[in-house]
Amino acid sequence: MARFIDELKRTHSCGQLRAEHNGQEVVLFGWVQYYRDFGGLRFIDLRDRDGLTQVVFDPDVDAASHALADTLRSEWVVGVRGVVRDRGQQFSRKKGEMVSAHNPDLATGAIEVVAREAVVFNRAETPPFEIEDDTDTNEEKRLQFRYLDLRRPKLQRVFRMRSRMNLAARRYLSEEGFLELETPILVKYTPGGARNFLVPSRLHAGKFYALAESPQLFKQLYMIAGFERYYQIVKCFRDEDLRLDRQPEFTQIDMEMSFVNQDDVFRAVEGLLFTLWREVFGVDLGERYPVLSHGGRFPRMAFEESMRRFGNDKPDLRFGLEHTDLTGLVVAHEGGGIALLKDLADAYARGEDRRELPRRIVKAMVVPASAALSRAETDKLEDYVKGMGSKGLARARVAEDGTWTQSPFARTVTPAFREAVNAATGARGGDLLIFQFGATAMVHTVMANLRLHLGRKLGLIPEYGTRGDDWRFLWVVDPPLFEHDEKENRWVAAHHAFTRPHDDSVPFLETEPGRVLCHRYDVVLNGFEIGGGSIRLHDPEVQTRVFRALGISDEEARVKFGFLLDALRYGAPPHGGIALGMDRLVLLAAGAESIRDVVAFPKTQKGTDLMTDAPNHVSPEQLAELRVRVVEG
RNA sequence: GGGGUGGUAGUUAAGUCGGUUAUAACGCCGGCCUGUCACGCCGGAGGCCGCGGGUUCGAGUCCCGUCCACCCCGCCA
Repeated sequence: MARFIDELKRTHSCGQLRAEHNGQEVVLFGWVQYYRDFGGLRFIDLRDRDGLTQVVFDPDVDAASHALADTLRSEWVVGVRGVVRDRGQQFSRKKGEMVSAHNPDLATGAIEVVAREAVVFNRAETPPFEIEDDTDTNEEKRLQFRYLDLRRPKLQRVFRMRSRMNLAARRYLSEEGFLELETPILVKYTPGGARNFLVPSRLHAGKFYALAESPQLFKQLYMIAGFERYYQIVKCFRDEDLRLDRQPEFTQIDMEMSFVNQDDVFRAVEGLLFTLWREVFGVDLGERYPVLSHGGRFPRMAFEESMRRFGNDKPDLRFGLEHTDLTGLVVAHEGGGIALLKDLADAYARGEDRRELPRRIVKAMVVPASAALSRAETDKLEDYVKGMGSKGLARARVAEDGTWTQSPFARTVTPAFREAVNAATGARGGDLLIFQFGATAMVHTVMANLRLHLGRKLGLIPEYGTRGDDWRFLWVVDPPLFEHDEKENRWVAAHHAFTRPHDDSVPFLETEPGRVLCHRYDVVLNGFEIGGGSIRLHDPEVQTRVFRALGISDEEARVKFGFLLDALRYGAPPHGGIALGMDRLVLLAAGAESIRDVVAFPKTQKGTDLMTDAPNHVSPEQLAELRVRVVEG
C-alpha cells in the first residue's frame, strides 16, 4: 500500500494556504513549477489547478526529502507532507539585511510548507515549452502538445469558466421551464445550408448518415410533440472552411419555445445572457441595458440599416467610422464628373439597376484627420482591399475649403457632387474620404473589413478582446427571407426554408421575393454573431408559397423535408427559437484571441488535429467493409 | 479555389549587398551556493536554416516548386 495517496490524503490545494494555517501539517500534490536550489536549502513552487505554493526542503528538518529535492525538475509530479510556516523575516544575502520573505505576487505568498516527507509520483521529460502564462511559443507547437498547453493557468481559467457557464445556463433555463432534451447526431442528410460531414453506413452499403449541423429540425419536432420549451447544450458539425471564430465542431446553447413571438424569445435570451454575465463573469449588464419601452433589454437594428451603416450584419458598436451610401447621390449627379461612377449612374438611369435591389453601389467612409494616415499606409490599405476582390481604393483628402486633393477624382469631380459628398459623409478639412464602388456584396465586405481594420489600427477597439466592460449587445432583425443567387439567377433561402415571413411581406412572395422580410434575428456582441434564430413557419399554405418562390416543387419538398412537412400538418404550435454560440461567448468573455483558445482540443484552420493527426487514412479492409472507394484527385 | 504573413538550436528570435566558424536570450546538462521566488554565479552540450530542385566558385540569404501554421475573401449563421 502506497504511503502517499492511499494513507496520506491531500489536505489542501496549492492555492489555498494562508497565514491562518500556520503550524498545520498538510499534504499537497502537484507539479513542480519552478525549483530554486541553494545546495543547503531547496525551494520548489508546487502547482495544481488552484495555484502555487512554495515548498522548502531543509536538511535539518528532513534529510531524505532534501536529498530527493535535488533531483526534482520541471513538471515532475510530486507529493509533499509538511508543516505550514509563516515566511516571516529572513536575512537576505543579496540585500545584506533582514527583509520580509513574503511574496506579495503569490496568493499563498505569506506562507511556505516545510517538507517532512516527499515522494515523486512521476518524472517528466523536459517539456517542449515552459508551462507559464506569458508563453511566446507558437500555436502550432502548443497544439501539438495540447495537454501541456492546457496546464497553463490562463487556459485552466478558460475551461473553469466554460464549466461555470454550462452550470449557470442549465440552472437559468431549467428555472425558466426549459427541458433539456437530446437530439440525434447521426441524422439524415438534408441539402442546403452548411455542408454536412458524411458518415458511411456499414449496415447499409452505399448509404450515408450526416453529422447534424444543428438540431434545428428535431427541436421543432419537440415543439410539435408538445414539450413547449426545449434546450440543449449541444455539439454541432459543419464541413465548411474555418476562421478565427469557426471550428468544424462547436457547441451551441440551443433553445426552442412554443406559443411565443420574437419579443418572447428575445426576453428569454436577454435573461440568459444577463445571468451568464452576472454569474460567470461578474458583470451586471443591467447598468448598461435597462428595460426598454418594448419590454426588451438590448437595442435592435434592422438588417438593412446594419448593412447600410456598417456593411455587415454583425456590427461592432464600440466605435464609429460608419459608412455612407452614396449610390443615390451618384445617380442624382450622373456620376458627379467621375468617369468611373458615370457608368454606374447610367445603369441606374436605364433601369438596369434599381434602388430596391441594387446590384452595384457606392459607399464612402471618413477617416478622421487625426488618424494622419500616410501615403504608404493608404497604399497598404489598397493592397488589403484588393485581396477581397476590390479593384482599388479611391480616396480623397478633404482640404479646409472642401476641395479634394491626393485623389484620382480631384481633377474632374463637379463642385456640386463634391459638396454633396462632403455634406453626406460629414467630412471636414484634413479628413480622408475612402470610396468603394461595384458589386454590392463586395463593397459591403470590403468596407466592413476596412472599418474593423481601421478601428483596430486607430486604437478605437483593441486588436482582440474587450476593454473594461465595454459589452455592446445588439439584435439585428428583419432580414430578407431570400437572397438572389447571381450565378444561377434564382432566389435561395437566406436562412432555412422554415423561417416565418412578416405578415405584410407575404403578398410579395410571388411578385417581389427580394422585398420579403422575415422573423429571423441575430444577437451580436462586439462584432461577433453570438447567436441566431427565427420564428418558424407553421402555416402550411404560406410554406407552400415559400417553397414555390424558391423553385422547390412539392415533390422535391417531400423528398427533402417530408417528415417535417408531415409533422407540421398534425397540429404544430406557433414556435421559434435560437442557438447561442457557446464557444464565441467564451471567446469574448475570456478576452481570447481565437476560438482555438477556448476549445480544449481544437482543429487547425485546415481542420486537422495536430496532436492526434486526425483525419487519417484508414485501411483498405475498413473501406471495403463500408463499400467506400477512395478516388485519387 | 484565391490573396496575404510566417517557418533558423528544445523554445523565441537576430542573421546586412550571396562570402568562408550561423548569433543571442530562455530552457537543458554539470559545478558552487541556507532565504530564494522568472534566484544568482561559473562551465558545457545542443543546428537537415520546413522539404525538393535550380542559379552560383560559394545559398539561411537569390529563383522555381512544395508542405505546414496563421489571417482574410469565397464558403459558412
